[in-house]
Amino acid sequence: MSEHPFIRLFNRYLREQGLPVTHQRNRVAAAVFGSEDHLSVDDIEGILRAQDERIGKATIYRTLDLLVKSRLVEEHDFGEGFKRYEHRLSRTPVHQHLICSECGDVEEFESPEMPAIEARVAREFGFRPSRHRLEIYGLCRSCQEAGVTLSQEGLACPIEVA
Amino acid sequence: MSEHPFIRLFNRYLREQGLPVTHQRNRVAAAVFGSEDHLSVDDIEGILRAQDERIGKATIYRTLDLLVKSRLVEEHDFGEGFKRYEHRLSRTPVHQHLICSECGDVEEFESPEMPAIEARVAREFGFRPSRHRLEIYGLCRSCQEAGVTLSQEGLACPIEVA
DNA sequence: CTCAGTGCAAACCGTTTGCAGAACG
DNA sequence: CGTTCTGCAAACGGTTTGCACTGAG
Repeated sequence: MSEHPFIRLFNRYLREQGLPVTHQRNRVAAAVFGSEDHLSVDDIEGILRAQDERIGKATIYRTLDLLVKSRLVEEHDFGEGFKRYEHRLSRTPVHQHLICSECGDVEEFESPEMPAIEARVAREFGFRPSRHRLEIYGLCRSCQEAGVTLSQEGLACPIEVA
Repeated sequence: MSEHPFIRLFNRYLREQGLPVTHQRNRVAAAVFGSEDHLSVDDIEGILRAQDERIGKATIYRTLDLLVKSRLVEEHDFGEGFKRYEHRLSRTPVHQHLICSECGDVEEFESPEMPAIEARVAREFGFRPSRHRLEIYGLCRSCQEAGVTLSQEGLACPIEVA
């Protein structure tokens, strides 16, 4: 019954915190661990419904809080008006996101230059970094091949351009 | 009356789009251009109220949409549950954010390595970048000096660490 | 004068919360 | 068995929208 080995990690976390291990918690965790995507709460609800699991949205939110606190899952906000969740069990330890403004597709990439950037701000600003977020928005290959161009509605002659 | 020269740019944008230049639009724009901070809609409402301007929230939101479209203003989401707005008229052309998880303070820093990163993902993924976001969360100098430490509630023995 | 903008209040929508009943330990 | 969880539905809070009225061009 302890399907995914990661479920066991989650259960260990729950026991460490003195929290009950429940059927619903494990089903929500299994849904997240079983996907390599960035899932919205609706996605998770859909996965569970497809398994004939009728788990309330509130429980899904409450379980995701626990998964995030356990650090087994990461929360993302890509500015869509809702959050997405992704488990942290892939091989790539740090990953950044490439987000297509047209189709919304998210690819991951590594950026080996991040540690150097963090070290620099630590030195220059006396800032102690704990986590970061690097997202590049633009057009993915397939949208470019489909001939999509991003509309640019700004001032004809901007004062200064990046 | 055309106080800030940037207001004129905004008015030019409005005329280019065939949209009316109104008192409210200019007051909202002036509030944003007159501050170097990252303003929430409530902040803007407060600034306007302090000037005895009674402008509805809906109008503020609608005007911010126009300012963002004109590319004179940037929208940010620091995961607080609401958006913040900042004009793009400072000397620093590209700026990244250093966000203190304790006091919420936001500092800006430049990262000259971004163009190289963007060039790399363009090459490796066939992705065409249009804009990016780099945010580093952690503890600012003053919170460290005040003795604050970030609580770490995750699993005692994480599977893999970044 | 006409058409778009404004203010108000209601609608929206993702998320959170309160509470009665169910489950874990 | 006591304590925590679950599901439901209502509450929440930032943002958006519908509509009668005002104001820009």
